[in-house]
Amino acid sequence: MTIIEIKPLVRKLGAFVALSAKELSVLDTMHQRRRTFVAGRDLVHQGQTEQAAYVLISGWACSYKLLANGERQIVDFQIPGDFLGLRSVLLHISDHSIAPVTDIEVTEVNLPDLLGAFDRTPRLAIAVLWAASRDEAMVVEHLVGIGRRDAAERMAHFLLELGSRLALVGLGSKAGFGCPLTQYLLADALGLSSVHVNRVLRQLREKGLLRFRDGHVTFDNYGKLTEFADFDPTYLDQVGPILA
Amino acid sequence: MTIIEIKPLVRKLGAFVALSAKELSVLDTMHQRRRTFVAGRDLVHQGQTEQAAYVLISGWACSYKLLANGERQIVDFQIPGDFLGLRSVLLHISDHSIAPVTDIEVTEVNLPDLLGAFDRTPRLAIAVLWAASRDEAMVVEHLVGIGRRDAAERMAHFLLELGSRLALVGLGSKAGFGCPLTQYLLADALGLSSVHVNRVLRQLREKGLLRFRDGHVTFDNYGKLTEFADFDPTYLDQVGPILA
DNA sequence: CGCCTAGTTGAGGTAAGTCAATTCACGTGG
DNA sequence: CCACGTGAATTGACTTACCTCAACTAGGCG
Repeated sequence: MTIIEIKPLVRKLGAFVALSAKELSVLDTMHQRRRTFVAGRDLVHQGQTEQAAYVLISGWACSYKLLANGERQIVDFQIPGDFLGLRSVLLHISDHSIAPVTDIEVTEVNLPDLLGAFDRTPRLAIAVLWAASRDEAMVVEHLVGIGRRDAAERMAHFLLELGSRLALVGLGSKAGFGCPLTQYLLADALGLSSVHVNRVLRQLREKGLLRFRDGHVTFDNYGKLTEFADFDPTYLDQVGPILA
Repeated sequence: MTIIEIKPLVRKLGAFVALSAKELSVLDTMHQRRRTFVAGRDLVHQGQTEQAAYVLISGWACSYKLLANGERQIVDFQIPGDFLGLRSVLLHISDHSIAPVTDIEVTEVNLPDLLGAFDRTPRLAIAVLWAASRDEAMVVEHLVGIGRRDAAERMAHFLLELGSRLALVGLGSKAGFGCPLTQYLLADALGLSSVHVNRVLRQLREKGLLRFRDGHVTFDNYGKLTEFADFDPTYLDQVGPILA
């Protein structure tokens, strides 16, 4: 049961560190408590001192920051297998908020459990460090997109990246993926207005590159799209465990 | 000797995890090899498979990504005490380049040493994970700035953050700091053109908020500046070791 | 002296924002 | 069953923040 559900996390960490039976069982006991959250109500508030992180089992979430002027910047979306609020527990305070995009299921990981697991099985710490690095690489790519790509390239690149991440956990392919995001959410993630998001999506559709419609993203011409967006899929690929 | 030089790193890690004598000595033996690099020539190239990371002892560096169209986005600047290329070794390939801004001094940390140190002293792994999280928090703040702040706020916020980071290692204060960056580098970091950077700096100067001149940033009115930039200095502060 | 790099300023163009109106799908209650 | 409200998507007209191109100044150095 539990084994099946935490698979996405195990698969992710296992890609970096070949996990022993003991490590797998530590990982397993680490998150037992099961919780659900409904769409829209924050899991974590900016400024809150946090003692628990979560692993996302099903559904989508997003992490974001609010500015004084009321604007919102979405930093990243989380999909099944991703950590929620890992940085919050480590820094002991949350510098951002996390909200479910859909109804979600999570398992809870508290700080003592996490640190205890690290002490008993150091390789697990390395695996988590690796996972955190990978998340950071994604944020960096997002930063580059916002800083130096125009709206259309940014959108294309963003959806391609999301597609790749989903494909890694079996939820998408080069043909497309199910996508619960609204154009408003996309706007807040890409640093655009929702009006402009709509126009850009139309452009991409009219060029025959992709369609965004009824909760589904369809890549109509994956090759041309990656070229248009200057998308390099290799940076997400992990060839194999580097720690045998 | 060596003790004095690695102080910034020790101070940083020590803020999170109270390090024992043994851990300090492991940390010390971890980076012996000393190297220098001259301004402008890359330490790490995008796409390179990397086996070594560095700790910056003196000088400034920057990490950046190049796009297909030739534009550059600087992701972050590194100052003394920061890691260079930590993510590159962990992911086993570099997704970005690193260049010295000034001539720099570094000590080298290779992957086997690092992983060995983690195995022997797990708490060190946690400390490094914490440091990586802190770096990520900074990248996130940068992302938010580029996505949702206008050029002047973005510039003000960025310089305030840099000032805070420098203050943590004794290289700056609320009065200002020495700053080897050119307006071109600022432009590539903030996602602006160098022309616009110049205009924005003039605005801020004429408002009596700050001056950027002759390699020095002067905060003329720190209070008004933090308000203008919506800058929250607390997110960088670490109250004390959370792991006794 | 002359070149090179960093900085400064002006004029005009453009990508993206704002405001506003309209449609559509949907739930919900009278 | 229909009237109504609400939230998402769509499109048009106008505004604006920032860009590009271009000219010019000032310092450092062979």
